[in-house]
Amino acid sequence: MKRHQVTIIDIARKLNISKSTVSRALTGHPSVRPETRQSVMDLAESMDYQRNMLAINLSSSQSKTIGIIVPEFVTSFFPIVIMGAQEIAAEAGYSVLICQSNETYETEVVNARVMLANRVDGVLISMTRETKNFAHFEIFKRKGIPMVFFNRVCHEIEAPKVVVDDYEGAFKATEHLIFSGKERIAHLAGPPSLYISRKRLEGYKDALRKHKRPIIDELIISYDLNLENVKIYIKYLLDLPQPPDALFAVNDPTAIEALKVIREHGLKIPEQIAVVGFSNDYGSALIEPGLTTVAQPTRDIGRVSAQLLLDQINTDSSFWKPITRVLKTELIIRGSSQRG
Amino acid sequence: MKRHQVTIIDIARKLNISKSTVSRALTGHPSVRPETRQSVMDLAESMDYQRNMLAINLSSSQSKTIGIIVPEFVTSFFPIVIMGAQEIAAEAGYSVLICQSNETYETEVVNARVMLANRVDGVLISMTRETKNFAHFEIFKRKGIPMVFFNRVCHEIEAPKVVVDDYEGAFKATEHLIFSGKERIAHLAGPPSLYISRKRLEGYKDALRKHKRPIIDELIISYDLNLENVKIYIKYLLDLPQPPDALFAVNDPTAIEALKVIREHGLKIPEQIAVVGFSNDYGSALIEPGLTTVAQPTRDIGRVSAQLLLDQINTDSSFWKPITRVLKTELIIRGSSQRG
DNA sequence: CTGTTAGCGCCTTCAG
DNA sequence: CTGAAGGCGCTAACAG
Repeated sequence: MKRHQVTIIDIARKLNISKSTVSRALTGHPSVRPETRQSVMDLAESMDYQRNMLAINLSSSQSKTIGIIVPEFVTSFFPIVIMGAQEIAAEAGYSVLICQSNETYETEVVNARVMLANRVDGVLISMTRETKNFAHFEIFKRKGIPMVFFNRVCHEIEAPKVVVDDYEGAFKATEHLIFSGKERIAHLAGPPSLYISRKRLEGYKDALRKHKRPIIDELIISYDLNLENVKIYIKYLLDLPQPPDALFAVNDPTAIEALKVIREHGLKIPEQIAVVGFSNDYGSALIEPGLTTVAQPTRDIGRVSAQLLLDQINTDSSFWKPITRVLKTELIIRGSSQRG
Repeated sequence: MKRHQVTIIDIARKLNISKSTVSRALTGHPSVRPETRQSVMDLAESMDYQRNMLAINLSSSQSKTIGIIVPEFVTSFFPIVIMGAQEIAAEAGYSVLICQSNETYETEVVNARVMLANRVDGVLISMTRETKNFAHFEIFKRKGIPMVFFNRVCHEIEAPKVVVDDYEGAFKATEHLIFSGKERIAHLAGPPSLYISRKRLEGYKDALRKHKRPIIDELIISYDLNLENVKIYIKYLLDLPQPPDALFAVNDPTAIEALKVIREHGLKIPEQIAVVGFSNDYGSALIEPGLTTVAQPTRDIGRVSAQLLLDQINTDSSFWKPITRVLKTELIIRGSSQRG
């Protein structure tokens, strides 16, 4: 059983003053006699008084909390983004409420209700792969709750977005392979439904075009990101009459799977086939050979998103602008594409 | 400016009934006429009504939130623990409030106040390295707020604790090397100041003793976990008149560094020298050969801790027991110690 | 079954 | 400078 927590009324009674005065003293209101304030402060201290945020939240009808909806916690990407956001939020005195949608639309809808129920002051969202209907997000808009999309953004809703420059990252990765003398560069792409897949594919193609290389359709495979199938695709590519001499994979897990399959095939990396991934996951530096990859500023995604959200929270909604912040990527070259 | 959120009063007025009835209908109270309930539900739905947790929390004087205080977010360890805890909390309808102490005692004290102010229903704690004074934790006890320590536990406070069995993990790892026929097993240990280093060293020694192997001092090196120096220690070991034929490293990063150095030396792994690490970091499966290691159930640490906390929250404090849950480690055998 | 009333703990006018 | 009173939105005890 929880024992009675000390309230401003308790300390008001002991001091024979009104709770309003105590409240004012505690919140630093100017019109309180210094001695009064001091005695209040002292007593509060000695009684272990803690202001009750629940009550403050209710009466101010703001929760000082921002919500975050992410699709999964399987990879370390989202935890790191969240930690970045949490840092910024904490600095501003905000808490963070985390929900994971499990890549399921239905769960995402439930998550949105949780956010609403908790009266979050704003919400950070990275959508599931399957979200096609956005009514649950429109509600935030209708209620005047600011939101910021990151990573898996929603183009159908007008709101600030934080993404990395997938196009440029893919472009740089592909160009790097071209500069390394590779002629037949394959691309194991993600599903076209995902914006980032499309952008990375585009960057890949444009790099080829820029350097007057042909775009060979049989070397471009789009898949559902189910890692189990990577093996099949790679085998298919390696068994082509003219197999590729380089592979640009849509992300690091894919590239790492590919690396393993290629190794089993006994091909020399990078001489016979070079491999480049995307996102610089934790493992890419450890695998042998190290995986060349496009690094995303993961923690910064969280920090920038949170900052954008706080900006909106502290601004009248008529001034909100749906700016899109595009964070730069960095190509990290390792042994999978270049002999060290 | 936030627009007015719809409340039970709004829907009560529209239906010409009292807010109590609306409340009862919404919370599924049995004594409400089905038609009444239905009309309330329908109207609530069509008005996008969302119950206001802030108000519910205040009136029930519980926040349905558990707090977590962790020292840092630099490694992926704590984020993963947190995600594990978050999963369990979410299932039980609890939110999670996260604070990081930055390995600083002062910050930890502030974190504790934040938890109090937010009226968390319970708190999960992993202490900073420098925490020697525990008054800020005693407050929780005094206020009847349950706590559970994990990983960096506080032996001075009576509360449930969740740790992994470092001793047993090290014992199993060493025994595995002995069973593999290794005779001179080196141990690259962590600093004696760390509890886990001592426990792992102890496990290593006891395994040797159990199997009547000598404990050879020159094969035991304790270091500060600064990876840059691993190379030096490994070289030293390999250059001994009687070099080791196996190495048990205090953690995976150390083992992986060692693996690299050994490879450069041209020694065959595991024939000439086997290597075992500790913690099953993400990279240990990726490196070639795969690293044999002692897996810690990181996510489970979070899950078990959260469950223990929820158990306390839902139990009268007179029944609380300061049990210590020691999670089992699991030896994962890969190519670095055994030919596949 | 339903309405009335009284809090939960704090902040915020409105009067002194 | 300080006190009294009302309200934030909901739940719960007490009458009907």
